[in-house]
Amino acid sequence: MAKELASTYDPQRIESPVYRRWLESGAFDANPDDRDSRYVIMMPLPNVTGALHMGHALDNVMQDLLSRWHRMMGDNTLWMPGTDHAGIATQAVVEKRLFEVEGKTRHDVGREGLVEQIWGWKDQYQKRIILQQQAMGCSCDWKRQRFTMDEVCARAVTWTFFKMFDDGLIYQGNRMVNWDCHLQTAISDDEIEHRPVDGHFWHLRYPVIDPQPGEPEAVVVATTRPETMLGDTAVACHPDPSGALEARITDAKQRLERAPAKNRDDIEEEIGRLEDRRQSHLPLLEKLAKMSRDGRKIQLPIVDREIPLITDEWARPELGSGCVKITPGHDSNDYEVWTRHSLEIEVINILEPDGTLNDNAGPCSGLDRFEARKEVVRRFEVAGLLDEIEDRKIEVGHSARSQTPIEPYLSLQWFVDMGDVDGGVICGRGTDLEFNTSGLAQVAIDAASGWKSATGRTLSFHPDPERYKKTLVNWLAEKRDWCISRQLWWGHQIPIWSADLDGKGLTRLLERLLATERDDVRVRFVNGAQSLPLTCPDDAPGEGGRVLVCLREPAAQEKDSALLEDCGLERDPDVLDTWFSSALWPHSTLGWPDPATATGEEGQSPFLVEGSDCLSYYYPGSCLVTGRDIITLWVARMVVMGLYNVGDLPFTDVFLHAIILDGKGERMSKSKGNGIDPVDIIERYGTDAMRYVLCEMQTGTQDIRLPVQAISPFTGNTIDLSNAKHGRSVFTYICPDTEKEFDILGSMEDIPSAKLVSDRFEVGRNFCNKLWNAVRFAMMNLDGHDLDVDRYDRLNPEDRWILSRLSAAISEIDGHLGNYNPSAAIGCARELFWSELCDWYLEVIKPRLHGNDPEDAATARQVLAVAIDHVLRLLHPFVPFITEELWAKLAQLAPVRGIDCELPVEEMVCLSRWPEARQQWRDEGLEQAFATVQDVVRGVREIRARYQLSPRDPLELRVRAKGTVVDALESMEDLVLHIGGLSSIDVGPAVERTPDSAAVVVEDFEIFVPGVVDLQQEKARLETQAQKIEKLIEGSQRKLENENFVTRAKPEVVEKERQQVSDLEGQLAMLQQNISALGEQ
RNA sequence: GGGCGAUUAACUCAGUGGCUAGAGUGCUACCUUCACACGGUAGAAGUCGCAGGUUCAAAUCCUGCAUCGCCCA
Repeated sequence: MAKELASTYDPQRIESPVYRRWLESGAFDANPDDRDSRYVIMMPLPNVTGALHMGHALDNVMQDLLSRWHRMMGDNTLWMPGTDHAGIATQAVVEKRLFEVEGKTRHDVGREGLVEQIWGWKDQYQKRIILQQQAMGCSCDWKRQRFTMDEVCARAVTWTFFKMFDDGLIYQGNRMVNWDCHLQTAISDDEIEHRPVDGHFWHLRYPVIDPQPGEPEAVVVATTRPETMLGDTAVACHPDPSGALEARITDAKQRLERAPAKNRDDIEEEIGRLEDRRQSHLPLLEKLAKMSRDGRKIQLPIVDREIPLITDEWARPELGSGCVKITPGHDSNDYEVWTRHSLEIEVINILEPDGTLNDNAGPCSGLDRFEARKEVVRRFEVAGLLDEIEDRKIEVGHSARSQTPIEPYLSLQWFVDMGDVDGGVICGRGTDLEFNTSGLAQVAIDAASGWKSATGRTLSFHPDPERYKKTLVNWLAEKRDWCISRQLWWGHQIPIWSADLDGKGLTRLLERLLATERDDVRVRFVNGAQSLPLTCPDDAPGEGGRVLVCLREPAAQEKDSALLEDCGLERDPDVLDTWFSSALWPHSTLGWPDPATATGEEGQSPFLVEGSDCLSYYYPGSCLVTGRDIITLWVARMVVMGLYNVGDLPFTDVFLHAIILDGKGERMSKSKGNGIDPVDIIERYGTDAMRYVLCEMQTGTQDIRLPVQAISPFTGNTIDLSNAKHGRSVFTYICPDTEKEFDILGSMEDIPSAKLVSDRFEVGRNFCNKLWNAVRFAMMNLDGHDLDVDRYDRLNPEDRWILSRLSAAISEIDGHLGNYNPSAAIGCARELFWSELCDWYLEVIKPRLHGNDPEDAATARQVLAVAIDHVLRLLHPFVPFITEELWAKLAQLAPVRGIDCELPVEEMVCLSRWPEARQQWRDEGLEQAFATVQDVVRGVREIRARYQLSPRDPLELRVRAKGTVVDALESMEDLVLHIGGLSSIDVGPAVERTPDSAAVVVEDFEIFVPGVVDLQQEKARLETQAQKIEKLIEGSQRKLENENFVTRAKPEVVEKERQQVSDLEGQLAMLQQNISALGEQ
């Protein structure tokens, strides 16, 4: 039997068959049953843009660890997998490819054609992602996996949109959005990356119309985007320039008082500059403020438009000329100014969606925005109106998707009202949990701040509760409305049809649509900022106007939409922000709004199981496992939507794990070229090796640094990328052995690409091999013997010791896992398995297993089987494949195992019981005695190493000791003899050292090995040790002589210090005795 | 610019005011002993980023600085 086990663990051979066994046996299937304890994790859905990287691997491994742990503890465990359509990201990659491969844009292939291509892409990557996750050993319920655009999720999206529309929480409005001219869509604030770029500050001169005597003939404004002047509709100066400037000066002076010396020069200089402006700028600004009040106008060059001079506090007298141009259509601050002056000034849009200028741009129309910039500057120069050009670093927002500069752009968008609402918002309408809250953001703030749901649930973050609660609450507290529309083709199309209808058309629409009372159609009439629900044909306002119709059922849309289009309405072409559907993930996947009518894919588990349904059984869930980067994007929104739709929290715990960085401390990502594919690690080191290391690295709040190497495509050697020379780009390197160039993105056609790996994972591979071999050792010894389960009263001290340690380790591991500290948990398991079981217990029992006392051998085998059994159970959630494989082997040789009762054994370890810490196995006195034995053995080994004695040379050992040390050594004499390689051992208070003895002083006893001593070396070594101890004594005594310490420190601390001095003095005395004994030679 | 965090051995990290500051990797020496050389035994290795402060006592708390990262504007 044992011969079947190779002497080296080969993960490739076992991983696929083991995973297949799990799937075939339905081990991960989750269905409602009569268990009260359940554990639910909703996977943070990876998007189908591309394959998974190491960051996903960590996220998945953490979820699997918790799922497997809870499954073994007997919880009804659901880990829901799935993927996200990731609207903008996926459409962007497919569009990019379309252009690269076929030279076409999305407009060439049309909406349907593009969406079809994206579905193809999605199928390909979804498959790849699932294979990656299965290779990692993920124990998800694949029979319930969802995609954010499948039927169940799509229904949840339209239902939610409909509900919010009905509640007046969704509105359409003109807003300044971040426009991506390349992708031609609005993107959220979160999708912008701010980068400093080299730019200029252009000072432009605008002529004043009919200046009165003494008034300036022009005003000067400065801008980094001169082309926007074409859309200027005013110039502003401060209403009280003098007051504002004085306020700045006062402020600077206050800062000066508090500032550290080194910053003072700068602040003083600033004050000087500000004070100078009293003379240089104030008189003019005061005049301009007056001119504004007099209604003086400005002639805007190029487009020759007359625009007003207004006063607004946005103009800052301490900066530039003190005047500022106002472009409400293309700057969010200026838009704010417009909201305060909407009667005096207008909004002009000069931009087409593709970034070229429209007819409002006059002579510049048709030019690209950057060409227009040059043209505007040229024309100002020619006209003599260009004052000055400053070079300046400018922060420019770039689209994270297309990497092109973002344009502020005024457009009609859909929003979710996150703020407080008159009359409040009803959460969980129609459920038992229904409650009222002031607004959507507020309900999530409350949830993170101690509010309890009707089922008593609160939200908490781990492992650092305060820190991330703050992140969430601070972000939500802004209560900014959520722009949910995206000008894309890939995603959930907004279920709204709209038109501007006259009174007759409106009546006709309502008569046809609302002839009977319907709960799946909502109509709203929009008049300016007002939005009124229309519920029956009689409601139709006679004058007509803009009407919005929302349909709830995706299935019914075909029939209704024909009617709506017949009445002249058009469906909104936009799709919803991806996060809208992912926010629903924890309940949409379970069949919300109605599991009874939810339909999954063919072959999937049903939403209804024997009188129970998934939604009511598995919602609310347990834990969300993710990185801190999406707390605001996703966590907050899931909380909001869960509370709004269902009335309870989607989860109670949020486990925020580390972010994976490369060797230079940069965040790992595929696009940066430092990303590792987990499958490459799995192929090289094995899945369990990868999992082991990821668990070990997940400590607390510390991000994970993973030095990356490339495998040279020329030699197969690994190359450390932090030292390697780059080739012609940052993504290519030079192989040091061959001087040839390779790339790491796999996107350069003319050079070979290299796989990325990290030698960090060797640790995990070694661990697995050790585990494999320890079990192999056990197999060899269990083979051919039957076990009984009742030998508790025949145990040797080492047997009781390992059981005691086992029990202690179980409690500790439970504690660490409960605190979301996988590193501490696996460290503890490793210590137990490697340093205690392998290094000591296995070594100690070898002579018993082969000895001539069959009963004693049987006892050792018994304990060995129990120890291996428990270690496999304990390690399973961390390293599932190898433990499952070894569990099967163990079952063949030792189907019945236990030491005081028979252990319950399932066919597979993944469904077996998690071990319980057995208080009756703990024996701390014995552990203390065993520690003494270990000290003695280590002392002997030290002497062996020092004098280069072979481990096989039998040594004579004398130990001068008393009390418990003597008892310990006497009770475990055989063990010490064997493991120390000793011929004899003599223990007692009166033991004498022979003059030629090597000595080791440990705590309160002395170890002598006669006949081996090198006088010089021995003396030198003892003296070094004595000096060290003297120093320690000195330090402690200094403390004790300090009266403050003795009187003010806690008494137990003082007592401990005294005890230490006395212990150390004892040690020193022993050392000195030995030194002088040597001196007598 | 605002907020959050990090800085401990060559490397990756533990260390929640009082242990002689630890682990793993790597390094050095010895050992191919019948589970494992992906192993065993032993050893060397630290100005706890810098400067102040609080305290009887600081890697740990406070302030400032430096460097790096993340989030937000």
